[in-house]
Amino acid sequence: MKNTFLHEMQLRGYLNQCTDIARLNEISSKKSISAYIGFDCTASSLHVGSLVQIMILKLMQKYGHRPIVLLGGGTTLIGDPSGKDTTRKILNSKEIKNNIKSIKKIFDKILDSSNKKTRPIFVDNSKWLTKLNLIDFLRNIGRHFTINKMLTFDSVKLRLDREQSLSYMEFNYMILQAYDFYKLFLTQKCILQIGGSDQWGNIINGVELIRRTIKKESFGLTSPLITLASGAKMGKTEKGAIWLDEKLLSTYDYWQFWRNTDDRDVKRFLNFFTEIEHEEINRICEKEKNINNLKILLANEATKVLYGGEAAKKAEKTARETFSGSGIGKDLPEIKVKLSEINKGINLLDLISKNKILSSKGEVRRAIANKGLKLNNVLVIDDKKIIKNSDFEKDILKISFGKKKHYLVKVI
RNA sequence: GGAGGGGUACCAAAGCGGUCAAAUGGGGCGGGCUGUAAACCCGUUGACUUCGGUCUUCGAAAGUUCGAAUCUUUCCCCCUCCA
Repeated sequence: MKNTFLHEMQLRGYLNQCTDIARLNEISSKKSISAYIGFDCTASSLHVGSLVQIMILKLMQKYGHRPIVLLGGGTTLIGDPSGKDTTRKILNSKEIKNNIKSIKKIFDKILDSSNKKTRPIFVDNSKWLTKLNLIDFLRNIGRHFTINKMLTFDSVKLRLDREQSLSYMEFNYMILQAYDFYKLFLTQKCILQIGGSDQWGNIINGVELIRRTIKKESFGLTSPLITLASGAKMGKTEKGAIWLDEKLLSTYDYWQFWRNTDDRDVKRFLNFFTEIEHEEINRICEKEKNINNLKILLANEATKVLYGGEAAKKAEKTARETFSGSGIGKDLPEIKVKLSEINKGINLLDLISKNKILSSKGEVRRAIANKGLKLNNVLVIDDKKIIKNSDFEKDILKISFGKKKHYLVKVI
């Protein structure tokens, strides 16, 4: 297996399980294939937890294959029980529609749309799922699923074992996902479904459905669950998700997230989240003894994938200015204040809590008591501090919380 | 259907009439050390505050009491055992 899509998947550590890797490799090395990954639309953006999947789609493009992005407007109406202890909050279709719209932008940024052959196709399963006729569906599709088998799937079994309720609605999720694959197989010649390891059961169902209904061969493939060296799940830090949308997380903070990677994760993450060639990564890691330089490389390359090289450079520059020397990085997140408020003088407590740097005034007071708050690099001692024009140095006022979080006050 | 046990903050778990905004551990946040890492050490961890206090919180509601997380009643939910 040389120089193929699957080969690189393996090298980079994207490969967890596949229904028939040899056969899939044979087919995909001969011709261009289409593969799909479904994404949940429960939020207005995706976070780094989904990034591996997106990187896999990008990798497919590199080898001349076509990615299909399924933004599951239909299945999100139901809610995937996989890996969930309790029923998810159910969104209405308007919320979902908005979510799809903003999530699509992420793919537009990461995937390449310039090549006609590998340009991604976006599909929304609400298009077909909402039109299904129950009786027809049960007769044509439902007959191929046995309850006996369905009960053995982890997503179902875990819930039942723990005696947590699983609604009939959710129970059907796996059938709908199988049906999606079947539908895409028919309409888009999509022969492969990819997903996280928790999707294995759902994916297999689709492969089997296709085999049973139309006697055709299709494939399933999963990527491993990415965990941090600390054992935590990727993307779910306590401070909040690492969103792939600058409205929810600034490009600078995104860059910082990667810059702060655990030593033990750096090499893996270079493989997972950058486009640097695998051999090149080995070479660099061998040569570069200063792990911090590798982290900067990771931050730059990972940011580049999502926001482009310019944004990455800017973030790096800002980080340099902010962390080494007393300079003030210009690309730091901004908080906006009206000129009239500054002229009047605004309470620091209010300024910080209102802009959600910290969530309450009490927290700001605590931060001050703990020596964690600085204005233009000067420790704040007085928790009744009023911000006035005179606090700006050359029109600049930097608020720092801790060593890593910095904000610029922008007067409007 | 019968018998017991339980629901406490982000999570786990103590408290079982006042000294409880609630022990302890984990997590989070800040500080120290360092390398914007890990480990370790220290502090902090409901909201508001004129720093005197004030307000809201121990599954829900009602009650007893000067006073309730703690006692009573009803309701909801969970667990274990027996049918």
